[in-house]
Amino acid sequence: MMSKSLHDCGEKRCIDDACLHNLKANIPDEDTVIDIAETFQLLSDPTRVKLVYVLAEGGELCVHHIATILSMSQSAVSHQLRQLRNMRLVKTRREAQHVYYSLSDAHIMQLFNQCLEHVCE
Amino acid sequence: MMSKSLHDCGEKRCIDDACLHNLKANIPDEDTVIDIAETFQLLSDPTRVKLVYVLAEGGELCVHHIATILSMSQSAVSHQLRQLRNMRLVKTRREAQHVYYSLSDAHIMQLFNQCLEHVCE
DNA sequence: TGCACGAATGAACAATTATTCATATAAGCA
DNA sequence: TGCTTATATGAATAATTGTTCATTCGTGCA
Repeated sequence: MMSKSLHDCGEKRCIDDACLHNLKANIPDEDTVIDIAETFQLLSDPTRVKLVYVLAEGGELCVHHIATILSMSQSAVSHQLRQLRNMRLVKTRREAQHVYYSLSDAHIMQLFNQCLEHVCE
Repeated sequence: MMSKSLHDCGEKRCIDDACLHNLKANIPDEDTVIDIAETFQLLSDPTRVKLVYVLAEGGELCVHHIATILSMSQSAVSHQLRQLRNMRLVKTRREAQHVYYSLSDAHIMQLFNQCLEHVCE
């Protein structure tokens, strides 16, 4: 007797066990999934969306300027910038007392712009 | 006397008040920023990343199959699917007792694939 | 050295979130 | 009608997150 499907819904459209197994096996490994989630997580907060936007527009900016532009406390901005820094989304350059932040590459802006298109349609 | 810069760091590189004001003025309006953040938020969780991936690979799947593939409870899957549904990222089709979920458009996969490229490099 | 300024950080708190459990709805079938 | 299966949902809970406050670190300057 053939093994019973875990969930036999009795329709041709329904996929079989082999197919289920395949789908499960092809999911990217947990580390990759988490990397993807963490990357999207970076842009999942309005403050960080603005941060990225402002850095894209303004080029290199120091923390105090960013805080002024966004009308936020230096501390709040600094905490958020750290997240972007930890994920290598921004890079920093110290010059005297100032620390200048800028986007580390264009990738993030591709994602950002594509999303902007999506929400604007 | 000229108005003093909010934060005069005494370097040529430093932007002036007009520039600060411009950057602030050009930030997309709050609704757009929130839309962007919410869109990224949808893919900011490992479970939803897998959900989207599986729907992209498997086409149309019913809740029970998805739960089986992801080794998750039906309830947990259903709760997460609701979020994707609320944001119109997936669409549903009922057929008898089953509800089939599928991605509503290709946009989300463009975002997804671009991010996958990014984390895989 | 001592002071001032810009930036980073730890602790605390409120708000949000993902999951579980229990239950409700919806459809097919006896 | 009652029973079973598939799905949805509300309440509860644990975990995570964003901001504030207080403090510390790093640098330049008198």
